[in-house]
Amino acid sequence: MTEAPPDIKEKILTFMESNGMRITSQRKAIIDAAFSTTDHYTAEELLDRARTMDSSVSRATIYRTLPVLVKTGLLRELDLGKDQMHYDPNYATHPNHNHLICNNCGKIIEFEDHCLDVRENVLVKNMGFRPGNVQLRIQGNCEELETKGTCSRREKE
Amino acid sequence: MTEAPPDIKEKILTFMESNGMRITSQRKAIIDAAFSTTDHYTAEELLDRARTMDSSVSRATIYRTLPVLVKTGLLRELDLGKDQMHYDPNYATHPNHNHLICNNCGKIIEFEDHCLDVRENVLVKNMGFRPGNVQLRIQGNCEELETKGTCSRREKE
DNA sequence: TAGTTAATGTGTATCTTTATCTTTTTTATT
DNA sequence: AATAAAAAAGATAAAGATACACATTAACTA
Repeated sequence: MTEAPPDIKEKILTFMESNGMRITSQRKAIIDAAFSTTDHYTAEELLDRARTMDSSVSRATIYRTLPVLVKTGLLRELDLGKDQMHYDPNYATHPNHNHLICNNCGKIIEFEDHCLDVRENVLVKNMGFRPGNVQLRIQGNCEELETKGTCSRREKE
Repeated sequence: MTEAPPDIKEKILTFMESNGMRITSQRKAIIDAAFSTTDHYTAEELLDRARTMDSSVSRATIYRTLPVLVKTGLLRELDLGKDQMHYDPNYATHPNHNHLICNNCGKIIEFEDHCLDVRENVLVKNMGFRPGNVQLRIQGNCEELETKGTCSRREKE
């Protein structure tokens, strides 16, 4: 896939227009690069992908555009505890998913749980807050690791 | 308070000794600075505090010592989504606490919930993982904000 | 289609964290 | 105590991610 899903593209372009932003070829390339995958990526990786669609995209424009995409609510900033920020394009389809990170092999498993969502919501409201971005990140180890010495597990969602 | 609680200090010094590390005046100052507060801090803030106890402490030593304190399990790395890493000295007394961050005033509320802990544990084990560091960070807004225009709330735990 | 103005790319700056290197300090051994 | 060996210290430079400045280009508006 080299294009973003039409509904997502539509929403973002509408958001930009209604905020008086111009639709440039670079922004279109970045949107396509950002939403034509379900994998997480860094700013640098997004730059590479966007450049395959429009070689004129610069690093600065990537860094300027990413916060815009996050503001639309369709892309999520994802703090994996690494040096760079990561971005997660699965927010639109799975707004409440969490991340399980293997300390050893670095693999990331996404998971959802309605119980957690509900409980988090109740707690936050009881403390007088209106919840926004909820990020649950669990670092641990594949149990396979202990017996086999490597982690082979790879799952999405 | 300008000294770390005796039991914490004891544990860390024991940890260092058993790992063949030397007990230097700088390390003692850093330990005292790190555990004589319940507030979160950055490396830079810890440097300032440690220097009031031993002016010879350098930035490099702060950065070299922080990972050691984290390894003892008594200090937790805390990702608040800011540029710098934060550190949370409340891990010893509240090993499973979570963080609620007001997007507007930046205030941070710590909270614990046994239900969340249990549910998280079950889920992670079902996915074949041995859980390690669990970090739940919720960004939101004080509800007071809507009516009063400012957030005054300030809570610990 | 011309004018306005936001957005772009390039290069540079900044900020946090890490690495290097030389000197100092700690601990073990006479 | 004196000394030797090793670890840790400070100072400084380097690295890496992100933000900024500014001159140029291109998107929208009338």
